[in-house]
Amino acid sequence: MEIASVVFNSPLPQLNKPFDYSVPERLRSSLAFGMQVSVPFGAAKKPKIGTVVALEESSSYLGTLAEISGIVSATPVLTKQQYNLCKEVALRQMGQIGELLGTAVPKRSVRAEALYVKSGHQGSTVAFETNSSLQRTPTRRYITPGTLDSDSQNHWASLIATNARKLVETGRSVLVVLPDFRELDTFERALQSFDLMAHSVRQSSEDSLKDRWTNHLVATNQVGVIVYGTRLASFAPCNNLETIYLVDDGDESHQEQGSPYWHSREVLLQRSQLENCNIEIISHSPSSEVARLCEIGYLEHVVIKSAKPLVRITSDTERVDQETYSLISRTLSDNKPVLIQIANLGYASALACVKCKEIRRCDSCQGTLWLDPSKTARCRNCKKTFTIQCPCGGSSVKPISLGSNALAEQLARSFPNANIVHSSGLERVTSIESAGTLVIATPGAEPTAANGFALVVLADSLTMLGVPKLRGLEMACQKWSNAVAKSSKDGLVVFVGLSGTIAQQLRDLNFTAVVRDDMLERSELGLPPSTRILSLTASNQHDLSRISSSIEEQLVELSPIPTSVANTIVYGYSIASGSDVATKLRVLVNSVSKSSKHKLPGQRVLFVNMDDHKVI
DNA sequence: AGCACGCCGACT
DNA sequence: GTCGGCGTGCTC
Repeated sequence: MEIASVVFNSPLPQLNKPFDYSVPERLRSSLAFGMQVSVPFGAAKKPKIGTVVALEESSSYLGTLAEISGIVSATPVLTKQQYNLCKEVALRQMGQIGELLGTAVPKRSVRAEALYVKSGHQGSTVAFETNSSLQRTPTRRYITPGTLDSDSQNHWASLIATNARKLVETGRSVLVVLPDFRELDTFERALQSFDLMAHSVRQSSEDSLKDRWTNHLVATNQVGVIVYGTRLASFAPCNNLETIYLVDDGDESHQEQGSPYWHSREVLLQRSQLENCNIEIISHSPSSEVARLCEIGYLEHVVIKSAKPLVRITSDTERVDQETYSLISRTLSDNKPVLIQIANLGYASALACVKCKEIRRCDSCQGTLWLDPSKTARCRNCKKTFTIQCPCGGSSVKPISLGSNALAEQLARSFPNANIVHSSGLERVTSIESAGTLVIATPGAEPTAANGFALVVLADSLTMLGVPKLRGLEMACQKWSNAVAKSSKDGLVVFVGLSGTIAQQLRDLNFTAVVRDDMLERSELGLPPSTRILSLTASNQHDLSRISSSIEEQLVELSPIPTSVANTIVYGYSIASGSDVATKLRVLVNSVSKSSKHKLPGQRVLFVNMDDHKVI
């Protein structure tokens, strides 16, 4: 092979393609796909590190080729599957391959690499051309695991570990992507009890660079491994990949915040297509995207039959009604643990009339109202529409926050004799020891009790429904279902302040039905997930209007959506037109950026988020 | 990102 | 005349 194609880790659109170099005689026998090389680049011929993504006999480049100066990494650090995935994700998200290579390949640690090579571990290195696993029809499933964490047989971590053990024994690999360190801990405990730690490789952004590099080398060179970690593990090397597991895809930590704004779920769905492997998405309550994929038959929904707690629903608009209060007292005096979930600070909001200052409520179900994208006031709960006009005569509404910090203190005062523990995102308690404890926690910060909580009170149910965001309802379901999972087998769960259809569906803990209905409703309104929504943010108004007018002329696939976010324009587009839109938009964005009069050194002019769920 | 090429104003 | 301003475009 005389020619090597090299890509660089750069976010620059001009460098978003491979550059060909000739391979000097002395390197020909040792150079391989995925190795990092040093090459002369630019007018100054400055040495630059790049990754080999093709080895060929000839080049289509018309100029004279420069020579590769040397090999940086003796072993390949990027697999073909990883490269293909980066290419596809870059295409879909309208980003650069170089941006994603940094996620797929951690920063090199020379010391860690030296130790790895010395250990002789790389002896097991095998070249993996493609996924060896023959012709097979992959399965794609959405799994609702056991409702309760204390039901260890049907716990998601056990389900994954059980399956992983079978596969690892036959040289197949599995990839497990988890939301954050809590699930990572839980999964590692399962790996330990299944005696699988020796076959497992971890990839988490919280690990040290040294550990990440060692683990990356191991994963690159092994077969029959369990690669697990947080969202960036979606891009991790995993040879002979048989099954991808994605846990709780509705959790916000699966969303990458920086450009090109990829999401674990979308990346892994693409990966399962590219590598023709199984994918299993596991959660107590589905995301709307998963609900859609089940609806169109792409995912098969599997419910693991399991123990469920009893459910009580109050339609009381008070946060803790009298009966719930007595339940809490009684449970505590029986020396059993109680969990109260309250909404995050400033998390919830509703509409209040400007004139009479009253919170507007639905006249049939008492739910709070929100302004949907068409600026119509609707009930969060039953979706009934209302006029802006208040019965008192007031003609305008304003959003207000139903802050809940006061509730924690109020509750604490109500149970002066109880052993009270607070847990929130800031000060998180991971587990409680003594039985008769009252835990007040915000969503996602619920600790674990030894055998589960005897009573779980979802105190701000109505408030959480009132979140004026597109994903408010599915987020509430995700957070409720995860709190419900903390209950004990013979526990009781209380939803405070729910009524109507949602109350009926939640009586059976049927979160899937709630999210599915919400998803279908959104489809009718032309909102995600059945329609995709992209946002385009510019550093200045001038370039924003230039890009919006060229879109108007040349991109009929995009339909504008009004937004109040500064310097941002928003468009809806069909899922089918996605790749077309991304390709055409890239051309427009590049040309506008290039000729921008407002360029600041080192700063980008335009940011494109191909799936922005926060703008509406 | 760097760096060169290139085409207009102030200077010995 | 020419030194240098940084707008524009390329780097295998």
